[in-house]
Amino acid sequence: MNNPKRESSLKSYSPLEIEQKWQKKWQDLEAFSANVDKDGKPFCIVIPPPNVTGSLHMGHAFNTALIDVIVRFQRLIGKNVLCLPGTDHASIAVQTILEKQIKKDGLEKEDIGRLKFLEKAWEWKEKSGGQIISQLKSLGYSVDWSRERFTLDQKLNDAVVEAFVILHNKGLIYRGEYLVNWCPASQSAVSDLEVEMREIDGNLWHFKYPLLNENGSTSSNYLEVATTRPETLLGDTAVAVNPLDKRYQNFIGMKVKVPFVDRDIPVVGDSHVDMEFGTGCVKVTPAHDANDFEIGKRNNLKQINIMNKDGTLNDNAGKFQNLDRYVARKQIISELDSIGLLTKIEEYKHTVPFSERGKVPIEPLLSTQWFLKMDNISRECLEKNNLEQPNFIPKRWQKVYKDWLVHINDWCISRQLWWGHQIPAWYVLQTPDETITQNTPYIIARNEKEAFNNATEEFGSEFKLVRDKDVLDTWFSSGLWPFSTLGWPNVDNEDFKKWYPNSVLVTGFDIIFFWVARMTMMGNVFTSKIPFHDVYIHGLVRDENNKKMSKSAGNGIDPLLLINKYGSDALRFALVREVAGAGQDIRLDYDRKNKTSSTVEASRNFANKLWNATKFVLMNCSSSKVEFKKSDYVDGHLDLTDQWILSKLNRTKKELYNLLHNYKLGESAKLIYEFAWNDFCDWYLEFQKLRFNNPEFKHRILSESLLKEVLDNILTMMNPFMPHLTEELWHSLHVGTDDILLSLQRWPNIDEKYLDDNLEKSFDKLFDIIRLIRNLRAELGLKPAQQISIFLVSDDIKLLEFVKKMSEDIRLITKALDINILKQDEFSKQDFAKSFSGIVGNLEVYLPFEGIINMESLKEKLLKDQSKANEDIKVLNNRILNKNFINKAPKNVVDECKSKLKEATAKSNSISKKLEMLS
RNA sequence: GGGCGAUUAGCUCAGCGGUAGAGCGCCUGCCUUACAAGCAGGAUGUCCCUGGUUCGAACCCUGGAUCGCCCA
Repeated sequence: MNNPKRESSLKSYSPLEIEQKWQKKWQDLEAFSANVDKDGKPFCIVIPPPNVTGSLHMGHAFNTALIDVIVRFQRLIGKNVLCLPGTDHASIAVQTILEKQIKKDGLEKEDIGRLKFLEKAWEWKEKSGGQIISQLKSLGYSVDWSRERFTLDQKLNDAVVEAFVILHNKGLIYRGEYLVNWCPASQSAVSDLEVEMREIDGNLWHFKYPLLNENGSTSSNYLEVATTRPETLLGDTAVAVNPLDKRYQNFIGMKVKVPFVDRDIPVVGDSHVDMEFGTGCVKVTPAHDANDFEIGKRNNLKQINIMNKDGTLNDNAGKFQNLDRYVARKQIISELDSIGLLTKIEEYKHTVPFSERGKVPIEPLLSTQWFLKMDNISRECLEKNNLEQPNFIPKRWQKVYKDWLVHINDWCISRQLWWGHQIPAWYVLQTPDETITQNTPYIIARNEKEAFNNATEEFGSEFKLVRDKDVLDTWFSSGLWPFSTLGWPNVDNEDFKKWYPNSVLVTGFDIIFFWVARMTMMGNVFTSKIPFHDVYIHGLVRDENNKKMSKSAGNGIDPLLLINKYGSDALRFALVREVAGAGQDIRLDYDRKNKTSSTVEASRNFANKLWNATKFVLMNCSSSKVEFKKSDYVDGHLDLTDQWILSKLNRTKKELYNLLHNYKLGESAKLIYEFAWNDFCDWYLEFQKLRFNNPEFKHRILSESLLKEVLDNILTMMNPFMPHLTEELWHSLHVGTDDILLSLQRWPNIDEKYLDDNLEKSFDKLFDIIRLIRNLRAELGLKPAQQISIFLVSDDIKLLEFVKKMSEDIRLITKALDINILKQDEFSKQDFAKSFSGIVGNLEVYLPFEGIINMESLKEKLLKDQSKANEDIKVLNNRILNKNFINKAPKNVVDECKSKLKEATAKSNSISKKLEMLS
């Protein structure tokens, strides 16, 4: 280990220590609490509230990293920022967890009752929610914790009730009996979106329905139907054929007999029947299939429900009553077979709807539910979508969003659960023991008192009120999130007035339908505005095998593990840096055996680089006279290297500002990485070293001040990405600033007068020259300490002038004995025939080192260089010889091509001469 | 069946009209008083295939292949 002579205030980089330190400090200072009275244009993000179902996963970390970069950047450029955090109650998920817990004690939720159950749910919420919040804090999230919300908070519940009442008053909410997606596992209806279609290997069973004679007796004729769900025959109320089907049209109007239940059902004609599919005859079960439901409505068929809510058959199933639906299926098939009605079993691949939560096949079930009418609501959003409200980034998601709005269905909003927002509906019963049916009158009200008053008005004094037991779909309250969190329905709330609509929503593409569209529709209904200006859509985090991370697959990578290993700054930077422009998924590299990630490790290394660069600056700027100030540098005192870094710095500031402003997050992370590491550390600090090691260096104070300023700017620009590290380093750079925070400083000024294209080009060339010399030295096998003379030869006067100005830097940086700069005519190629040499553009480099060189390897190298040059000449020449190219290509491209050809030709010639002299 | 995305170095991915780039990995030197979590140098590509547009295509258009996702 090295032992630095000078003591530095910085030891070695240990992320966890400084991250905890700054997280605590930010919290103590309430650094990111928003204030309506602050100056600056308002900027607001409400975070997608994580479910209180356990702990933080990589998707949260990803979303958090992106939001925090945006929010911290907006704060740095002077916006009045509110970033509001919170959590979601997640009805089904939490209820499922709790029911499992209760089951361990051998109990059902009914055994402990609703109140006790909800008590347990709140306990769970405190535990799980608290854990998630603390994990979000460990990422360094710069949100306003004083405004933290939970979707079941009293105020948010008030908002949900108000929303329900308004929608009902507008006639958009109705109660009706329809087929819903019933999840027998969670014993609740679920929305279309919570249904996942899975392709499974099933069967198509063919069987006969005996036709009836006019007198009702069974004929020997029959119709053959095909189905994937034979057990539903118990609920069949018709057989349908296509009226155009010549095979069957004569049967329309006749009757067939349903076996087992002994029911006579009609043969109906329906043009929706596909003549090609199966036998062309379809059994119709209106109470258990969406298509059949429609056929039933068109043909006025009976709806017979054969299923209990737990997936067993009910008393309409006759002797199959109480059997599970799949047990019944087997039995029915075998009995059909034994009575000679089963004709064929085909193997058949088909898609089956599964409940996303319950992981069991959905049962389409006829039941009474609450629905929200969607067509009007979505139409207005479609109109606004044409005006790019909201503005999707990247654009292509706008179409996905639109398609869904176009094909929207009414939304089943009731859930047969306890944990959630209870529906504010009270049934009015005439007698206390009356049961609630579809026709029972109800009152929608904000509370029981209001319901009572309204009921009295309408029904007199003889009634009993019973509140609907069900709760609302979780997404109903999530749909209000952008404004319920800001105080709505109180539109005079200061937060609401200041920060609504939100500036941008940042979320994954997987919940565009679930959440984004619900928010735009709810927002538009209640506030006449789309609730956010922009929607930034990001991808999902995939594992090292490109698989979506999920609990069930067990392939999640714990963000806390990576944070503990590399620091949250490193994890954040790694995640942001992986983001591509198009909102693609990102793949996080991970070695499961060693629990390491080379991507995150690389980011940690970058953090360490900045740490050490700061250490270097502090060690070299120890003179107390150096006052830190944002100086205006007088050109006369600046070295070329200073001018160069100022040009690069200001260009980076400008480009980075534009990138971040346009949500190009991955690109911005790459840009600051390159500037900080390549330009600043690899080149500028190396140049500065040479200066500081020179006792005769005159402009030390100016130089130190500039050095500090460049570093200060880098730290400020890096702050949104690596907030803890930059905060720590910035304070070590700015002594006596304990009471202020880098996170609340301003984006550094961009000073265009320092931009200098030509100078940057000259330096690019200089770097090429230095690289060539290093390369030549390496090929010669020179020891690092070995010094030799170097000759630089060219006819480019300007270049020679520049190189002359930089010659001392070149000498020191390449460890040369001396640098000799010559014009072509001042130089005798013959004398240097046996030197090692190379060419950069129009400049030749010679390392005279006769005696040690292996002639064969020298020749080999020359031949290799020449063949490369000749290839270039061939390609370039072909282009130049093409008249169309000369005529049609832009002038600068042609010129560039010509000058490249000239260089390549010179290079090839020069090598030829050398080869000649060697032989 | 309809739609969307991906296919570029061993791996992960940028680039989206002007002779191919980064990080990681690999090879060769270096413990050079900021950093071995580092420095310097190096090797590595029919840019999936196919036609076409163009002076010029990894990039635009046609058709196709493979993988992934969404909707029915």
